[in-house]
Amino acid sequence: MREGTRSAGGQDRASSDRGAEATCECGGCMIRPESSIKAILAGSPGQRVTARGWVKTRRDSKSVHFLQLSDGSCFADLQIVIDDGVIPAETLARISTGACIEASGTLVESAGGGQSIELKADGILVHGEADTTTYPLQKKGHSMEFLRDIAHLRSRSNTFGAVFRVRSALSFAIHQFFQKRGFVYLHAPIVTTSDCEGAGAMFGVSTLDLMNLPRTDEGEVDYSQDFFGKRASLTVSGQLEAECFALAFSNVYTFGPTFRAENSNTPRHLAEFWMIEPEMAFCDLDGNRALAEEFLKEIIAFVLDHCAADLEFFNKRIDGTVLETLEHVAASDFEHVTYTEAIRILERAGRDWEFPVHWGVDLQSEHERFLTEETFKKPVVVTDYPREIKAFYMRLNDDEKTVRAMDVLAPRIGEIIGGSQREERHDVLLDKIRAQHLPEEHYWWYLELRKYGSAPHAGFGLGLERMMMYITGMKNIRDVIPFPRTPGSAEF
RNA sequence: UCCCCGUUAGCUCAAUGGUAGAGCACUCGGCUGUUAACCGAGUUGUUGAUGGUUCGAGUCCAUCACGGGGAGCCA
Repeated sequence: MREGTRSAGGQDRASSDRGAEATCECGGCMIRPESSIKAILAGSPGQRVTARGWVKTRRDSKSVHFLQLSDGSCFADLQIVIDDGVIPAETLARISTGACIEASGTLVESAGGGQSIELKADGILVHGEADTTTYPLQKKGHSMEFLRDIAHLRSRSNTFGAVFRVRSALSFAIHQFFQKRGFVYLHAPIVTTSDCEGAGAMFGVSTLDLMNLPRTDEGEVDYSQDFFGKRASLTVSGQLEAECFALAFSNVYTFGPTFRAENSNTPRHLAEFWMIEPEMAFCDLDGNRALAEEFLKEIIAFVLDHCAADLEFFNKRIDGTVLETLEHVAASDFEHVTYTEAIRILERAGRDWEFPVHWGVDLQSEHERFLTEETFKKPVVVTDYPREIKAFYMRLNDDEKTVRAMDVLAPRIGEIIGGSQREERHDVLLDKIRAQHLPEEHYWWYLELRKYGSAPHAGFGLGLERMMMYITGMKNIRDVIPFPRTPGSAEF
């Protein structure tokens, strides 16, 4: 790494006395909120500031140089103005798109049109150069596919800067939503030995030697010799653990990574993604649905409030309907139909469905899209699905044909939330486990929850990345998570 | 995993089976308080890989790899 050089424009600065170990005016400390570019842009002319960050573009005139500097703290860049001769030419020569620099100077009212305030620099420290002939991020637009190939650098782009600021704010909003309501945050385990979570293929976790697997007499892999003494996997859901906690803390939520080993190659699937799973005791499906709606509206409103500049960018460059949609969703009531009603709507739609519709079939993408994009044009909650197409733990309705399941469908991305009221009756649950030929011995602790102090309870799961897609308008889920893991791809 | 489409310069893309190009980036020069700056000149290629057809393949065929869209699975 190259040693930084301070260029003080002829002035004698205290920091230049420190010898080779050049530092900034504030002594090499981290960026505090008050010294971020976000704060600097809110400052007033005459203030002396030091800005640190990465150069997005550079424009030169004969008598003046312009840099646009970003430190990630906000969407806007800080324009740095360097009058010719103030900074040594050899320092200027090291500054190009991608370089990391530190600029000290005075805030002035901008003489140009694009910004109201700018930094007139009298000292520049180059922390790290970026070779112009090889630095892959150009000033011009890049395709999302190309940026994905340089995931270690794409966060410096406008788009991904906005994406990950929104992701951070959204995560905070989610915690705040639940914490405000007294929900206990549960860290559900990442490694699990319950191969019965039933939400898809799982990644194995093992310390066994793959070249020399221990075998049982029957020729099966002998997991009793493995690290956990039995077959272990990465979690596909924290729901079962959340149910345990709900029957102790009443209202709980999980928020953590989840893993699916499905060979899904779509713009909506990841092998590793983040999920939020609230679970509420003394709650039925209506309460569940109400919370889901309140939840989505509140976190959307938070992002609208706190990420205005980023959202404006998405609306301008990514998807022109984003702002309108979000404001609409935050303000209006969700539609609610039962599965049976939804089927009736689809049957009467007069369409040639690729997958024919009749009571008992699961809703396909085309059906979900029709309901949410064409019939109602807003999020739709579908409840009370046929028992045959839903998971064993969902509570059986009195009609014995349907279960207390709900899916929240959103325009453009389909299912964004899936949830249910859980079967809290021990005998009914046991019957369903047996009817589906599930290994009941694996569910012993889940069944015991129904044996000791059982209570009605319900919950749902929200995929964080699906929500991110909805909020930002980004079309591919791989572009709303920092370093996506998908089949055949985990480079960074 | 299935179906369709694609892979050519650093990036985005052109190129009837017949000499591989443009814009941007980059380098140099000019001009200007510039805003994805502008003007001029210049550099840049194992056409994804391996076979095959052909006098001749970026182009046609086969296989593979990677990417995109759709579907399934789901969040």
